[in-house]
Amino acid sequence: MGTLKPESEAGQIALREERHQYILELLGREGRVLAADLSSRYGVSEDTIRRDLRELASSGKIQRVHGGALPRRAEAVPFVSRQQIDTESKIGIARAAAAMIRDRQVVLIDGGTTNLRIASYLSRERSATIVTNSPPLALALADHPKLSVLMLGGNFLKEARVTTGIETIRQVESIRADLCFLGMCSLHPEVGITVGDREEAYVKQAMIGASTEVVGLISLGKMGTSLPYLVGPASRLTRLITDASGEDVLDPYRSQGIEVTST
Amino acid sequence: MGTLKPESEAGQIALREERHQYILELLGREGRVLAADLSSRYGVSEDTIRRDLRELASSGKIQRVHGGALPRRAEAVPFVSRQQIDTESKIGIARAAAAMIRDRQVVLIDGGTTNLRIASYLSRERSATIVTNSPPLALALADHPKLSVLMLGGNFLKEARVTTGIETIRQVESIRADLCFLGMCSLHPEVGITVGDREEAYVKQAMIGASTEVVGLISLGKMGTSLPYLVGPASRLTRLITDASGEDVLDPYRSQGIEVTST
DNA sequence: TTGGTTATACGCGTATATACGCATATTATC
DNA sequence: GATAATATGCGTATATACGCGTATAACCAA
Repeated sequence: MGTLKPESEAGQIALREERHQYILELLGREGRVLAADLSSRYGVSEDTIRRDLRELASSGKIQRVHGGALPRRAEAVPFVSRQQIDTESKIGIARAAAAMIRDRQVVLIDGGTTNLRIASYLSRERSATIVTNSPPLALALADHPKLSVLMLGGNFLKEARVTTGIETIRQVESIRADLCFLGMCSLHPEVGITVGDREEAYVKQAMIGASTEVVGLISLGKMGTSLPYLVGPASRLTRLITDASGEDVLDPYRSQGIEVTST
Repeated sequence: MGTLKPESEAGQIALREERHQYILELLGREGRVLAADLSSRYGVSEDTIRRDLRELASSGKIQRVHGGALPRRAEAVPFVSRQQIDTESKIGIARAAAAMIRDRQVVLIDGGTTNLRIASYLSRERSATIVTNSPPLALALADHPKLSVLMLGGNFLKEARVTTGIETIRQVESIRADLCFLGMCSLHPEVGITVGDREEAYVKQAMIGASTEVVGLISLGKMGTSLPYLVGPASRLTRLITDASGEDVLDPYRSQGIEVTST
């Protein structure tokens, strides 16, 4: 570090890569970062921040501007862009999921882009009760005439576009669902179901507990990966719908008693 | 920066590029921008805004005109904005409403298209807690970095795109808000606040009870009308924001002790 | 037209932001 | 533990952005 760094507040972030990571994350969340702000936030000199920003800019990850940086593409809308990834395979998965829903069932549907697509493939003739913590899903169901939609309240998690927290969990716990479509961030046969947010993990646990059948919709890319927060073992799922194929990938789940549907 | 940086409210947009983006975005939404308006909105001098506009104009992105700017192609916007009836007046109302929100406040925002627009005019610098029963509003707030959003759960009413019912009411009752923007379906000085759905009426009653200040946003067309279900007398409102003008229309409300803001 | 109001342009001073070179601290490597 | 490779902070020079004062130009109503 510098010639002398007498003290540095609390938030000292010593490693360059770590700072880069945080900067990108913050940028994604706030839509802009200020050099001076980052400096005081991470307890390093503005000079260092500027070097960081220069590096991130030259590798094309951010757009450098006077005073700070902006996302490379105007309005890096994390959700919209994510929505368009994987569309091909997600359609098949969502369609298979929608076909599972029967009349009069109470169905818990978690957030996530794949689950959101279920709405598009749900028959307009189907009459069921859909319970969800995803405002986008509720909206997508708004023109399904025969569905009853229960929106779960709670803290709105902006990145994932779902509600979380104690209110959400309480409401879930007061429900007995026939079917639950769990949003899958990542799934690993041994590690289990994991997500990137603690609050989300709790909500998912509650959903699993509230439903007779628990279905995971997951595309190949997310299988075999893991994230910081554990929801539970893979065996909490009763069924898996995926575009993955091949015995080597799917057997570890089948051997845990999970029904696997490959689209 | 300038010789002296007096202060700048909250809405300060520090980065030049960022302002450029916002200006373009706003231009796309409203079909025109005014220099003076941009100045107060972004908390920078008109001079700076003019420089911005000059730059955008010289790079061909906008058409500079006296007092502000227009989209480069005359037909670029009209259809989109004309599609939304009485957008013009709603913009003024929503903007006035957004300006009422202060840092750290807890603000209840009801559903409705006018209320939804508040999101667009809320400064990205504002840090407040927004409580709403409107999934579209929650989504619209998703990229306001400093806001905390609490989504009220409940039965999702498809036509109005809001949640209702006992769950919603219970959650509202557990909250003490500084400010409440009540969605106005119709308002009559003697009949009072009325809506077309029974459940909605109950939710609005709860919202009124949970908030210190109750603000109604209403366009001229809805004033003096009434609907089947009564929420309460007009005097439950502490303030009215409207595009209506004329003493004959507004005085009946003023005489009930309601502050009236005419945009 | 004319006169007033408002918007704009220009130059300047100043506050910031940035780049660069160098000394020092930290980390990695042997 | 010594040495090399980075990373960081600071001083300094320079560039940029901004706000203000003032002069000019465009608009608007009699």
